[in-house]
Amino acid sequence: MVEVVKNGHSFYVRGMPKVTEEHRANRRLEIVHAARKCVIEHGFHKTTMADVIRESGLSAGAVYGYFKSKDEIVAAIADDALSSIDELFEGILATEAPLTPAAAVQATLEHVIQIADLKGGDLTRVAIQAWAEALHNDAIMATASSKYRILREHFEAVARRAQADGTVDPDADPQQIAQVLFGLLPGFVLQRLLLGDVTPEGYVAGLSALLSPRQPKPV
Amino acid sequence: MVEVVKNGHSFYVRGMPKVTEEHRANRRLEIVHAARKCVIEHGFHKTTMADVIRESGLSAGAVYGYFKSKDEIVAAIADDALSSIDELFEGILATEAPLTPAAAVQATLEHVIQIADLKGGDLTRVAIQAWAEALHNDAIMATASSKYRILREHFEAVARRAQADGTVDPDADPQQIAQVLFGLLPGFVLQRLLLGDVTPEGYVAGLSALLSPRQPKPV
Amino acid sequence: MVEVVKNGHSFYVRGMPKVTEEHRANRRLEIVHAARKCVIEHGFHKTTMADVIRESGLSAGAVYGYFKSKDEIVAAIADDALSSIDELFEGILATEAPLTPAAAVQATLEHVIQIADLKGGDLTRVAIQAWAEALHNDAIMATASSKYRILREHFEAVARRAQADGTVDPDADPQQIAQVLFGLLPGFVLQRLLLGDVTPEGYVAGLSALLSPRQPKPV
Amino acid sequence: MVEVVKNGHSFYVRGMPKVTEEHRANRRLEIVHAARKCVIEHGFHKTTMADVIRESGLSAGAVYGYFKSKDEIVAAIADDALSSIDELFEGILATEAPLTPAAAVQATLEHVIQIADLKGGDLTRVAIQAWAEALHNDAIMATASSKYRILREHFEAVARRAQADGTVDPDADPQQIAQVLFGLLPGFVLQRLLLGDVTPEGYVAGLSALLSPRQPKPV
DNA sequence: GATGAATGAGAATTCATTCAT
DNA sequence: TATGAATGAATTCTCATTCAT
Repeated sequence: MVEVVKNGHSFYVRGMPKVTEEHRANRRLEIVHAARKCVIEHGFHKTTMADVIRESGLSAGAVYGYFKSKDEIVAAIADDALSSIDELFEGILATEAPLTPAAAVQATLEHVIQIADLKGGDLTRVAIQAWAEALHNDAIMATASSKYRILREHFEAVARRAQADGTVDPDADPQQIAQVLFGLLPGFVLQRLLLGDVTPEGYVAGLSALLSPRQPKPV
Repeated sequence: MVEVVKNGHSFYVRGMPKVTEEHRANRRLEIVHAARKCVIEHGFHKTTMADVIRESGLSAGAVYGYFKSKDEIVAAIADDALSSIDELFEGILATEAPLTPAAAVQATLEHVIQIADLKGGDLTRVAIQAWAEALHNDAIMATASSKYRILREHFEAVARRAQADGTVDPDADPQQIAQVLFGLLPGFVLQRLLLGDVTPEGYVAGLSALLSPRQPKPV
Repeated sequence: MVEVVKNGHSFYVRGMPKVTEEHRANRRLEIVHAARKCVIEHGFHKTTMADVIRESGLSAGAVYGYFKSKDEIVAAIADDALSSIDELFEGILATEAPLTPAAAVQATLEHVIQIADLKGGDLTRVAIQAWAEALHNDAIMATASSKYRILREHFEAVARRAQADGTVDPDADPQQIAQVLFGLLPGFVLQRLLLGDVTPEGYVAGLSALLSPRQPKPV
Repeated sequence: MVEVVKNGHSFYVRGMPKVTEEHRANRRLEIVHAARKCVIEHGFHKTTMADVIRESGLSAGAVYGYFKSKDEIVAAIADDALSSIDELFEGILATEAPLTPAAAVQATLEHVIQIADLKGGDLTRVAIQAWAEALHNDAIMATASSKYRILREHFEAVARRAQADGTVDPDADPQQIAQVLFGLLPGFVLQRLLLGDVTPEGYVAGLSALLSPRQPKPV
């Protein structure tokens, strides 16, 4: 194994041993992260392969060794970003503790904020790009709808619990409730990026105000 | 009618500017509509000027006589799409009748559906593109934030009415409530386009189920 | 004079009288002057017909009513500029007074300076453009070579007089002398525009120093 | 400099830039030469990038890999042409032998002729284009004025020598003399290309006739 | 003649991708 | 495998010129 310094990068060139699947996966991830950084800065379309290649520190050929096309990289970035919301979420809603709808939304928003503060760049920016892209890119559409469907199902579980608790009308359709709870999230992300004045706390406060039981004043 | 002397010629200029300006405005609109159709089909970036030119039925030079650049057309489309939501909305919330939050959301969603069924193409698709575009395009960001801020202010008025009615906690921050009410809309639009299974009625039903006062069952 | 309304514009059209040749010539000149101004500022190729049209205050159609093409305007500008040097010159060298070579050069340079200070713009800038253009434009080449040949012939006359005077070797070829005298002019124009530090006086002083008889110092 | 064997290939990692830089420089020169050929034939503005690309035998992308824009190529051609006059000149005037003004002009003209006969195409045609271009192109103006100033300074040295020799009035301003000597060159180039009837020999003969000391005939 | 909107061929430039080394 | 120079189709935009009114 020889260290080679070239163009300011240092490579360990192995004597062609097992270039394992793991190695490939790591390289792919490096490329996706480099590309993601570009996408967060410039968007999917204004990010050129030259940008990705420069940012990744690899050569054009190398990048194309890991991904067949720019589209494949774009899909990987979108996958990654859409999954991140989902993954982080998994833990929360899996708790056995009773979770009110407001608490579920709050927990999710807190995770959104974490995702947004990631040192690799704000993933919510990628998510918005992915929404737009999904409209004209079948692969991303498939990923997005599948991920979001799963996420929404978690909210459906929350709704059912609330109905079981009696805090929500048991005759209501839990799926419709899930649509609303899930539906609050894109609006949060969007307001955060376009208007810049929302916080999870404020949003949840507003939601709680709306949800808290209150009799209309008697006439 | 004004006499104008120009290059030694004397003209009686009648309403010329009027006619011409109107003509120009119409042509611009034609071009925007043609371009919008392309954008709905292919997205902002995959829509080429050649597409727009073909679709508009004009020549390249003619199109560029009305818009300095593709960017200007893109901005016009985004403006148009973002304004449409706003405009249609104006009427609804301006009614003097007391408007509950759920009713306000319902009315807005019904308008969203109208916009989506426009024969010129589904404007909500353009809106999603505009969200993504706003992140890297200052002009669109400016339009989007201004339009959405105005829209959200309407919801703030609704929140205040509800607080006055006593149907919402008067101590809550109406702006936070507005964030939530406004925040429901992107989620509806997105679920409609990505998951395809939401309707204004269902969404409002879910929302009403959440909002309807209900005591937790006594232990 | 009759009022005519056409395309929503109302014109006072003079009874369509003799749009004389003189009128045409004046209009052509106006256009050439407008175009010349553009050319002085931007060069032949970066001057667009739109520039010329704007500067002339006429319409596209009108300009094309007087000139068949941009090339024709370019040729007219070049003609005009190349002739100006010639015309102004005519007077000087036509004097009967004996004119030494240095005096002839001086007189010419003074005219060059006048041409350069013309309020319509520095014609020497046009001349340089015309030199370059002549290399690829037969019409301009023809004009330039004819004008310059005539101008050089004037210098040949000067040379002959000097030979007759005995101030120049009578065995020399007067045409070669004319080449040199004429040849001093482009160098003046060029240094003036590129280096900006020549004056007719200085140039003539340098020339006189070279021409003044002087014995090499005896060994 | 370290030899590295990697995957059966052997790299000299340090000196790499050297090789590459040289290659780059050669390619740039190839492109400039190809472009120059086009420019000599059609002029700067009528030479299209398509022409340059075809003539260079490279692809569009390759050419743009070496030059950022057409302007950069144009500047390189102008640089090259303006420098060539200068460079060739360097040798001549650097000789220690006493050089009379006429001899200096002669030597220069002979070099001009060499430049004009270059198999790559007549560089004097490029020079004339560059004069015109300099008027509206700052980069070329900068190159032209710097190169020509240096060239003229060589003539100033010649003038000083002549003054020291006593063949030229020692009270004259050597810079003015240099203006005249330098100023003879553009006129030669121009007459050669526009009138086609000058030769270095004839031109120098004319000059010598003017310079040769001769008493006006006594009255 | 006059107008100026419209034309459309053509220009410069970019960028995803390939392939010889 | 890795490299990065090379490819060339595609894209945006310009501008001389025309022609219906």
